Amino acid sequence: MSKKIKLKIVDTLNKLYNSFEGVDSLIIEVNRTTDTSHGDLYTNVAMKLAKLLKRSPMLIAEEITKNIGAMDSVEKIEIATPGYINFFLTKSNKFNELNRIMSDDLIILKENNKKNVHIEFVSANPTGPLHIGHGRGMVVGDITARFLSYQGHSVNREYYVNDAGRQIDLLLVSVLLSYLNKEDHIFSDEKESDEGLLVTYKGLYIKDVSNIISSVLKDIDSQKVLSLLNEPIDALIKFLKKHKNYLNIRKSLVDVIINDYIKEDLSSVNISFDSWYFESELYKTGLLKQILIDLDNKNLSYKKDGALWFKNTKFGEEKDRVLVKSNGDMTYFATDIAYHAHKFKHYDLLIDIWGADHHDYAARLTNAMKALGYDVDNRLQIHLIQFANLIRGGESISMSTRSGNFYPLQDLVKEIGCDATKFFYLTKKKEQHLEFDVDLAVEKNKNNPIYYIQYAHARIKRIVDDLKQQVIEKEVLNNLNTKNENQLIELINLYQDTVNKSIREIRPDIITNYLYKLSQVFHSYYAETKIISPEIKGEKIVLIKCVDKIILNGFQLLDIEPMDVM
RNA sequence: GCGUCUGUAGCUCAGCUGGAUAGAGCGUUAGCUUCCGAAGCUAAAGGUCAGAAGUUCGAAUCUUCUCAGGCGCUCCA
Repeated sequence: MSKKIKLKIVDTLNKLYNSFEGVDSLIIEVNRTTDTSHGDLYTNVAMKLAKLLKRSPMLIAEEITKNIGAMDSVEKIEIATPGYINFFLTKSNKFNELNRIMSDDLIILKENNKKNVHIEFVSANPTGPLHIGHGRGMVVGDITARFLSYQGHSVNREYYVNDAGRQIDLLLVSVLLSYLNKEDHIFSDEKESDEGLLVTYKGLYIKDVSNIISSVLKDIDSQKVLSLLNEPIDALIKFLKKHKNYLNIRKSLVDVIINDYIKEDLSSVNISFDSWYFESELYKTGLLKQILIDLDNKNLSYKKDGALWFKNTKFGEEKDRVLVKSNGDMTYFATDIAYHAHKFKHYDLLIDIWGADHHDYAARLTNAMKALGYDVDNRLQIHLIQFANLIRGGESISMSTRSGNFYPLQDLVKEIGCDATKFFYLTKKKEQHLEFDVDLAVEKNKNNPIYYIQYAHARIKRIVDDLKQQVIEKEVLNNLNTKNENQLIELINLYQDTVNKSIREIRPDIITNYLYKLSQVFHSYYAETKIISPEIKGEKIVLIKCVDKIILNGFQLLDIEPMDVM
């Protein structure tokens, strides 16, 4: 509708002010009003013209209004100080939208330029169950993938598994200690001091893991292991790495963590991945080596203090960064460069969903990929997700994996349910810090937004079911005229644009907020108006069915299950 | 110190491609059940949009600076 009006305005301006310079390059805006007393749509074009024409905006507005001619669906046009032109749309135009939605005719705008998109998210180290610290990135990553595919892109969700780094060795040591009933052992060089950080993993799941892979662990010489316990931890790791079955042991361990823990956690929130890429592949295929050679060829690395460094300062950054440590180990940076090179080969667009604490690292990686000749400006997006602070009983819940003192994701899901978990993580845009009130999410009252929306659906469902057998009077939508009815109609008319904005900008919070607002007006309407009355008014049924349709559609887009009965 | 995100009602947040009187929910206060689910509804009070300057006919929105908070500035992951 706003497009039609825009065209009309352009015509009118051409007719009236053709001779003035700059008029044809003017950007015509037709937007929704914030107040229904100003009509439905307005344009500020008269105010913009005032300067070019050197005349008062009110006079220009008047002139445009006189010359614009009649339009379908526009009931009247008004002007208002200091120069707004307000368009009032006809009721029937708005009712058309109700009918359109009832006939399942929502249009999700597809992207013309369809891409092969790779999205990497979660990618937590496979060292234990996922916890609430992973929750937000996981849910946001999943919704990002969904929204991109709604846009028409082909999307591959991948979990990058760090199965070759030091953390896995530490996990192996932890599991081995448990196998030997030495789970409380602390190595002499474990840093326990400052922030209570431990090096080995102490969670309760370690015992279970050691049981599951005991047949593999028994191949390790336990006498030798015990004899190394009083040495620094690296002596033991060195010994393990020399074991002839080291790679197989490591693989069994990682497989257990992924299959028995991480995949379970993911399925508890109905999230799944299309592919799993293992860091160890980068070693096996030689990709990692090749990247280091490439960097060297481009003169982007150098040796210092026994380590290999990337010339990050060349890109305006503060300091250079290590690629290969002096002990020969790769840093995450090096493997990530290789991994991204791999992704660039197979996909048009790469998206990484990372915690906001990685923003510095994001710049570093972007620099490196750019230096290697990849078009990072158009093909690499790193979405940084701000932290979520989970609060229960007025206190923050901590989330460290290593100490074992963490709050598993599955506990949260058990506590508040899969849908509430998702919904709460999606209510804020990603750059906003999120206060996640766990107590609120389990409440069964209007304070809890997800509950409130579900409740609206349940109420409508009940009415519709009750009416199944009854004869309903023919719909005359024109009878809808109360304040709440008008508000619902306005909101319904906004839904199509809301959805498209939400999907285009990858902003699920726009939908969650909309649904909440819609439910609010519905509950108000419900309390005020009796839908089922002796002579049943069909138009009211159409109205609430339409509300329900939108709730169900919004839930579907967000992958949330509606509850018919609360 | 540098980088980055944030700052809107007591609390949690919308609004940000500049537009008309800055909006919700919670909390507070006062009301509402012969009737489709009161797990609800209605209403009131509550604001220097962190501060300052600038651009503009017009700024919560754009620019610059200042202040405050989160996060990051490891051969950590």
